[in-house]
Amino acid sequence: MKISRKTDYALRALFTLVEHYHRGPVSVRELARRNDVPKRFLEQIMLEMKVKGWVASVMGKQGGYVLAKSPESITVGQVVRHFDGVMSPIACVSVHHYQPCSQEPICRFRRLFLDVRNHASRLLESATLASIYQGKPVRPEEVFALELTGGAGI
Amino acid sequence: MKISRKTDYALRALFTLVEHYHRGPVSVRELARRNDVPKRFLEQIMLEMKVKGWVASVMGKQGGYVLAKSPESITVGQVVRHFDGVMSPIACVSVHHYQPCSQEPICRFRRLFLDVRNHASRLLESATLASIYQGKPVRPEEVFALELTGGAGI
DNA sequence: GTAATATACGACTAAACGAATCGTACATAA
DNA sequence: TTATGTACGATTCGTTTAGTCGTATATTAC
Repeated sequence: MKISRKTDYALRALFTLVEHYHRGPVSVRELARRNDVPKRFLEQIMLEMKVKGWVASVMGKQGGYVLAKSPESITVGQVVRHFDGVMSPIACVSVHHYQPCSQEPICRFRRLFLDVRNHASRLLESATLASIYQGKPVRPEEVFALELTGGAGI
Repeated sequence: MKISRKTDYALRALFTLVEHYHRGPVSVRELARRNDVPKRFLEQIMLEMKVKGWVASVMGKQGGYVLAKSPESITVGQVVRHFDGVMSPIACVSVHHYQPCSQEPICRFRRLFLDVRNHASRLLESATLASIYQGKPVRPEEVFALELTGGAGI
């Protein structure tokens, strides 16, 4: 159920670019420093995002990366799906990576994972860089709130 | 965001045991055959579930496994958490596997993944073997419903 | 008693994946 | 012309996943 570090790093860099939107390019060196990401690794990631059309590069000295689309038009879901591929907890409920399973006709728990996927999908696809950028940071207590209200946490 | 095959296989076996609840032990051979799972692999899994107290074994000829608790008292969340460990999409929003991250004070997207975790957690923890056993299988169209309603699927 | 059928338990392995790292070529502004 | 950038492919390395295998032990039917 985890997202990869690539997704994490990509999102960190994207939000820095949102911060600098329309204020010139930011170098990978700077993106890496500010977000605590290995520089050479981030190079790869930025390149992938360029191919995706989310960012554009400015070459040469004083160069770097800029956001190529408005923060309203890039969703977190798109980023997660690109770097992590499957977002479904199980392949038999995936739209883009569907794989048939011999147990489908009798499977008891498929619906549950379908619900989990639908919820996650809706949340991530409706979150744009712009909408998330506006939000407030999470307070430490919030992470443990579920446990306090009777849930088992996770 | 995927669950492991171990979790998948464990759940398949558990639901077969629900079906045979109070009707004698089912051998690993039979559990493997009916659920299309490698037999030697399932042996390991059943052993783990025995340690967890979810199933009990009956040794010798005519032996096998039985459910050790009522289907109402075992949740899918417990099974997922045991075999997959982390259910949080990112470790900084995990209760049981929390790991601090240098970006927490400024992180923009942490809340989003916290929401995803909370939703998944609530769904999985409130699903018991009994409640899921009662449900109907998923119709094929349902898997693609999100796409049709404008979501990107996943 | 013994053969057949079970679970119990530890060790081992092959392939895939994640998370980088490295070398080097090319671009451009100061 | 040099310092500072991106571009791109190849390689490495540790971990995890998804098993397999050997062997010991327990129980029952005959």
